[in-house]
Amino acid sequence: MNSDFSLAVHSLTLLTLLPDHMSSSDAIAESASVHPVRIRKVLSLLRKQGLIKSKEGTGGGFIFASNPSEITLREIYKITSGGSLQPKCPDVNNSCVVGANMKDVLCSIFLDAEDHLGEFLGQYSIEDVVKSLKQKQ
Amino acid sequence: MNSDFSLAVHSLTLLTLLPDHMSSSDAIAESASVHPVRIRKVLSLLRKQGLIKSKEGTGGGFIFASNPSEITLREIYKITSGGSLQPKCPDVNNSCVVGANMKDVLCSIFLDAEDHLGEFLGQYSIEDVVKSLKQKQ
DNA sequence: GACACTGTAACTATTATTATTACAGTTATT
DNA sequence: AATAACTGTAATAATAATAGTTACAGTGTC
Repeated sequence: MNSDFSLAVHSLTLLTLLPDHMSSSDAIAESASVHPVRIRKVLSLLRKQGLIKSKEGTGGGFIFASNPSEITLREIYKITSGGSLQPKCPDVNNSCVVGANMKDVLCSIFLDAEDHLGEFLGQYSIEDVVKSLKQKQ
Repeated sequence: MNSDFSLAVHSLTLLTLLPDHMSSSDAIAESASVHPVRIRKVLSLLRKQGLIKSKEGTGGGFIFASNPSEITLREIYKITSGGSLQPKCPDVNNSCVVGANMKDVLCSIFLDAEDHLGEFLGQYSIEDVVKSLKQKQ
């Protein structure tokens, strides 16, 4: 899986922990050791799905649009990495029974698999992640 | 996920369908539209785990070591793509509470997730894949 | 108006994946 | 024993995916 998922979870976790639940891409980027533009890209996805809001201009940044206890890893996975479980298949080869249909068969199995993964990830909210983090300390 | 998994499933499916359950890397590669060396590499992994056997020299190739109904997608996933669900995390950043522990938290969640995925994939044997393929025709 | 932000596009660098080449080792066939 | 058809594997090249960087327009605050 790519790191968009991790960055999204990281960002939301950080926002949850901050007193005013708000931060800039620069600050988040420093915490996550990545480039600020990458944070803006990832959080832009979350914003488009209504998980967070952003504010431009001085004193601006990113802030929750909903409650950290209501945002689950499932939603974040879907937004940032949906489809990444799907195994890559070589080109369909119509001159071969196996090559012609393998892609379809695997796709349908992994669509199901991704649903199951979604259910599993739905168990964990951002708040749960925050709790786990606090326990680690 | 990388395509090793798909190639492994493809190869085993093809072997199952062939009358003598045997084939060379060249023939499998053509069916899967990839380079023969790649097939040899992937099947080498399966061989090391005892799923198939290989025979060098003229008339050689790959052949099952066990029954297609006993090999599940779970084993194949583990062998070819185990760990690929794990989201990439940026470097641990010890100067930040979140950055310092996020990796651990996500790792443990996704280890569990991969177990669940394994259980799901365990439902499907190569024989099941073959059946699905035949239905598609 | 100066400053501190986000939003995005364009480009570069890095890393991961795949293909290709090369060749040693093995076995069947003649 | 020579040849041909295989696997095994390393080394390298090509391609694709990911991430970093630069640049700048737009927005809100002071």
